[in-house]
Amino acid sequence: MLRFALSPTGDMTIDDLRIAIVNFIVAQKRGEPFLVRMDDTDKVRNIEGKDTEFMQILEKFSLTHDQVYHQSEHQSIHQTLALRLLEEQKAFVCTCTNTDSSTCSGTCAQMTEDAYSRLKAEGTPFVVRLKAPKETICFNDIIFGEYNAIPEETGEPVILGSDATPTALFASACDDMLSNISTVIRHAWHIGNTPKEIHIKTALGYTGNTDYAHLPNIENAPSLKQLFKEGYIPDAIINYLLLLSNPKSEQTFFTLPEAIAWFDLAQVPKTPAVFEMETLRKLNREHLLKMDDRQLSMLFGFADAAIGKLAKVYLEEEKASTVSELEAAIRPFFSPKSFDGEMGEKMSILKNIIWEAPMLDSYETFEAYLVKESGLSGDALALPLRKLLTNSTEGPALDTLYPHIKSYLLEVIS
RNA sequence: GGCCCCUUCAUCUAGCGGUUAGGAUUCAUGGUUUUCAUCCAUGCCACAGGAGUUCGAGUCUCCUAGGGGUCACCA
Repeated sequence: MLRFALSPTGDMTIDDLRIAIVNFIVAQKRGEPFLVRMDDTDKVRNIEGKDTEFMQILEKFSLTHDQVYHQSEHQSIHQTLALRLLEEQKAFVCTCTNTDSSTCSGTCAQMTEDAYSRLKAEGTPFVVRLKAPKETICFNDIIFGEYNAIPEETGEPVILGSDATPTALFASACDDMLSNISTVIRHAWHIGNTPKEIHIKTALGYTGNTDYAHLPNIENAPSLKQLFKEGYIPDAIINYLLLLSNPKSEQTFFTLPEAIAWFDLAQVPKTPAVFEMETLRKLNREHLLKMDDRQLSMLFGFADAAIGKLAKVYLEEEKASTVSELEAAIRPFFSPKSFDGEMGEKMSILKNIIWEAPMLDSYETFEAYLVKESGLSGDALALPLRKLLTNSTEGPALDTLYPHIKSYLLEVIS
């Protein structure tokens, strides 16, 4: 089983999303189930509603899961496991107040039963620490390669906090064990936790094998909210994040299902990826171009294939790459025009001519008709006409726009 | 401080012992296009520094400098 674990203590980041996608894709590749886990052990920092927000985002990206749970549901199991380690003398009670040390700074490990009972009676706060391993812990990270941690590095990790709740590290190790996670794929900054987790699982008698793949961070990444607001679509974002993860792939433009065939976890670079908006823009444009015309128009408030085709003219000519840019280009077609100034006079003339004109099928006949009726030609005609039709002084050639707006002509010019 | 990762044109990068060190963006020049833009051609520009291994080092080893990450009762 693969898992995507995230704490509901803040917004989902681009890094988080990439990790979710990679977990999903590896699960699909291997035909293993995909678990979504809310690591909500920190009651203070948890933010109400973040968990449902995460699920909505995953749904938006079509990352379907087979199982989902909150880590807090397992709290009593984790506590039981911690107590078992205590009984087996693999863990010990520690009263050191020194919180910035990964080891007990005193001799708590030698505490006697009597001393322990007295502690409890007096209500002195204490934590439970796992004893340090005796040997160096080694594992082979799929991305970073061999990693060795001497016993001092692993230390004596706290497994139960002073409020008797399992620590995030311990809870995570326990749940990975209980869910029998085959490969842990997560942020690179967890790599130093890995020896501690291996140590915990070993102490609990876990014999299953767990592979690890730590993904480097993505530098310079914008927030997901910003990307959504600017009109980047999920297909393009997935495409880009997978491209950053497998930069040597032969394809650069693809969908998630296509990528499942060739994606290779071992090919993820260990150097941090740099987020480049330009590349995403290009992919976004391509994905928008591939969409169904009518669906495309629905992204910015229309429901008509002709408007979708109109949008594609802007996309093809690279006048727009995002949904919000399309909206900014096409909405004004239908908003009231200004007829002020010299340009406005010509626009009024053209407007009246078009109002009376018959339905003209091609731009050539339309333009010829306007030339004949208005006496205008060249730029004197093209510019006011462009302004009248598109409410802008620039854009794709009018003859490419005309076929898609001719059925809206009267609406557009009014 | 310990441990891990990184350093190639202005920018993002390819490269995994022998290359004229490749591409993309930017920039410059010329051309196409009666809007803006596009597009085409050409040009400019790089291996952090130092030792070593080798017939041969951007590539392997070590040192120096600089950047990032991590060492919690946070994930």
